[in-house]
Amino acid sequence: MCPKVTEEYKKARRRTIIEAASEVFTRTGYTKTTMQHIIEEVGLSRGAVYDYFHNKEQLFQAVIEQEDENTWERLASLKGTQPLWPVLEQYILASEPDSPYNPEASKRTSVHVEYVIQGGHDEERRTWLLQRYEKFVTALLEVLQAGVASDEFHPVLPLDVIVRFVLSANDGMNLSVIAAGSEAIDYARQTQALRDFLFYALRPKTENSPR
Amino acid sequence: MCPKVTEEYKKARRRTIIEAASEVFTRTGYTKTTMQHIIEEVGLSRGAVYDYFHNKEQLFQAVIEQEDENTWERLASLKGTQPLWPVLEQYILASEPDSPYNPEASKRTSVHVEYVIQGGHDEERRTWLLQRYEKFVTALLEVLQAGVASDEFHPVLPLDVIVRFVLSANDGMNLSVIAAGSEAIDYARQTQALRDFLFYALRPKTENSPR
DNA sequence: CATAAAAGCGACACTAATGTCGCTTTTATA
DNA sequence: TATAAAAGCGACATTAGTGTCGCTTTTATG
Repeated sequence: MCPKVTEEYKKARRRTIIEAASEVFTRTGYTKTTMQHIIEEVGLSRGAVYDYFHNKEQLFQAVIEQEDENTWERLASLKGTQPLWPVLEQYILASEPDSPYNPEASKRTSVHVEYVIQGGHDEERRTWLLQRYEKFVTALLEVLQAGVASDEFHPVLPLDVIVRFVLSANDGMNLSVIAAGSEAIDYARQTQALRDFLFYALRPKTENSPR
Repeated sequence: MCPKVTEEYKKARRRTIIEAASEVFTRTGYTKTTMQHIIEEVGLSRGAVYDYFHNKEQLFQAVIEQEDENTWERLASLKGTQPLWPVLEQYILASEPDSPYNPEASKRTSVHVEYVIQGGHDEERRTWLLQRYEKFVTALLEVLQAGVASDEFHPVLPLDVIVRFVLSANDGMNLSVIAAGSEAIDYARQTQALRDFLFYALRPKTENSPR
């Protein structure tokens, strides 16, 4: 009687599967990835994996939720910083190795985008995506709002417009990296342009000139 | 002896198939679309369609090439305009019904993006995409260069950076429309932001104030 | 250390799509 | 109007993946 393995054991298993899946998704892309691939990667049997996740979609969402954890923490930690602009700038110019503005991140972006596009019409998936998007916007918004509150930023555009625009532009840039390669699109100068836009839109108090 | 139908006949057939395919791709998305669907849409037999196109990819490229024709013409016609800024602005603010900045266009964007992402690793597909991308950049670049030549624009950033950035940002925006819907992302205000960026970057001579 | 609950397994039946190929029909010409 | 070239057809074999289910193994507990 009673369960036969501990909760921890199950959680660890789950984690193992998620990590293998994450690996495969990033390597192979959402569409091309099959449960087969993931099963091979994780080294368990078909049945075992299906015990934990009923299909690719469910597994993918678990992967995303896992990966998002880091992002939330990172953003939360930004909120306190003052002055904010130098950090933000660094973040965008991709000196931070795990910055989403780093070209390395483009593969990950593309996997997300794939999933988004595939689910464009499915209502359930859409709400899930929408919630995630809003959560992200809100988090970033709070960071910028802190900057306004401390009188560091004097934005010439509504903050949420700025946030959404930066997110879109970033996704777009990562996409063109996929399409054409980071050299072809001159990724470095594009991030500069994004940085310039932000500088123009936020009007941060700073010693440095706009360029 | 000799061919049994005219060249025109074959061209028309080809065109019919392309149009049906375009319809299906836009409705269903690249990945989910199958040759089956297209065959049903066009109302020919499996064999007939395969006579003209050997697979989905080849058919899709034909669809794109067809659709691109209009774009080239449109861009070419822009080149002469003077002053350029008002036209450009209109274009971006999506008053033009067939503007790529119109939210209606987002579905089409997403289909392209799907294809791009799927082909991220295939070398042949990549070069095809890269060429198409560069052709597009060049065309837009020439439009802006005309504006500089006529002393209308005084850009603060390299023109090609501006072009690439605008293209990326636009793709990104269309993508978030797919993900979250145009209301959720406040599409209208984002296009405004893009317009503001362009205004900032190009410094056009104009009677209107920046806003 | 016996046992029952449940974790793990992998063969299997099923589905959906692909590209081909031999046959049938159409059509421009002699 | 006969004919041969080729356009059109659709059944078919093949491939690749899915999710399930009955059996086997493991493991915490009495």
